[in-house]
Amino acid sequence: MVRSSNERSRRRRDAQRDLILRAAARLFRDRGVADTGMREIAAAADLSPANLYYYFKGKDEILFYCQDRALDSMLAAVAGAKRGRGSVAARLDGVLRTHVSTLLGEVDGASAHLLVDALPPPLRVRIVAKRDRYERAVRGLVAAGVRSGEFATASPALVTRAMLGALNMTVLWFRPDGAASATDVGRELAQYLVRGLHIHSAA
Amino acid sequence: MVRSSNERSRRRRDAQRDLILRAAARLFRDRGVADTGMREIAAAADLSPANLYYYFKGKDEILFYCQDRALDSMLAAVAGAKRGRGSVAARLDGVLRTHVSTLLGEVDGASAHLLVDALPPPLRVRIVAKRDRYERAVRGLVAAGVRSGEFATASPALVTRAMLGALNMTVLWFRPDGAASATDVGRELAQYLVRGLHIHSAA
DNA sequence: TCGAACTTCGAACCACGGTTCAATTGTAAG
DNA sequence: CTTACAATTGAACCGTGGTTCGAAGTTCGA
Repeated sequence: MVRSSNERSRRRRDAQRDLILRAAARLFRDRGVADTGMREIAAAADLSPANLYYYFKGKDEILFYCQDRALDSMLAAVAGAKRGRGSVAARLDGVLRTHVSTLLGEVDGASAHLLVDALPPPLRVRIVAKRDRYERAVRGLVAAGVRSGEFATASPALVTRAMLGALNMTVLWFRPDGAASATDVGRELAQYLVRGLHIHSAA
Repeated sequence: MVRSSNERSRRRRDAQRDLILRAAARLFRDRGVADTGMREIAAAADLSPANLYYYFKGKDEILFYCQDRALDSMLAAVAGAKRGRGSVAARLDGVLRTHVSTLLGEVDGASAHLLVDALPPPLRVRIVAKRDRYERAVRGLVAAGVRSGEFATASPALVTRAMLGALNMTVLWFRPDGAASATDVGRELAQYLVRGLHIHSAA
């Protein structure tokens, strides 16, 4: 039966691609994109360097899919938050926590925003476009809070970049074997970053 | 007179080193460290690639001095703030603004914290040590605010990293020809980041 | 002017890492 | 068993970019 054979091989192929992407994402997060070689990725995924090129066109494409996956996860979170019904603060808090989980988690590809410029133009524009869409969505959430009177901010765009920047930098110092878990870090950071938006009377 | 000759040549040498470091810092900030070649640095500093090796041992050393200079500038600011007499919030605000100015300014070397891992161990440990000293100083300022009752934070260490992270990420999106100047960005970011520390009653 | 140093440079070197390729093994249908 | 295709691999290729080298140019005191 030809059909089941194609189905099976396609599934195997996808599983291997997924395995490679996970291994690559982990290395990218731990040692940095530039300092991670194809030979290291191959070793981590238990196959030969040459075999990587049967599944991906090259290192660029691997990095591309890592970032693409991570962004999809974040976009889903922010899309859900947009439809939510709680306070804007609570919804934004959830988005930020998901952001950290995606970045630091083992499952999805990390190093999302960092080193986007390492990609060649064709792939870069696609990632940048998606990243901008995400940033705009988060900014929209902040702006919504301002409109509703929950938040007070002179420049939502700048503040949004500050929030995402603080979150993205976690990949540079976070260590899984540390005292704080990824969830802990996300909770604390989100709390602090959202607090800065709230209307308040200084003591 | 031998003395004046040595003096003069030493001064010329230092001036050239400074010129090279400025050019390199600018390129590092604009195009990234990995994507900046020695040939580009040489072109920007108006001398041949080979001549760079008369002034520096290699690319690593150039990057090292860029980061070292930037950290000195930041350390000076935080040291001054520690001796200051105003509110902790005001002093911290000043430190953060200086941080942004140093990072985004034309004078000092940018790309301070980013890509520290690009250095070989011998140089890296020195930079990391100085960077940690700076981070500890900022964290001390935050802790001082908590002790004095100005601030309320569960984890000063985490919040400090968040602040510095938000600041450091500016080098990835800031453009000198944009609407907001480096000073503007520094002011807005510092305001937001310090606000998150303040004791407040949510609306 | 002379000479010894400081400074500069063109050209080549060479290692590293992404990539390619021909050939081998594994798999499943006929 | 055979055949066709998927999967895998060792070995080599090769462009990029940091680096080195020997010589030529420049400065400055004597």
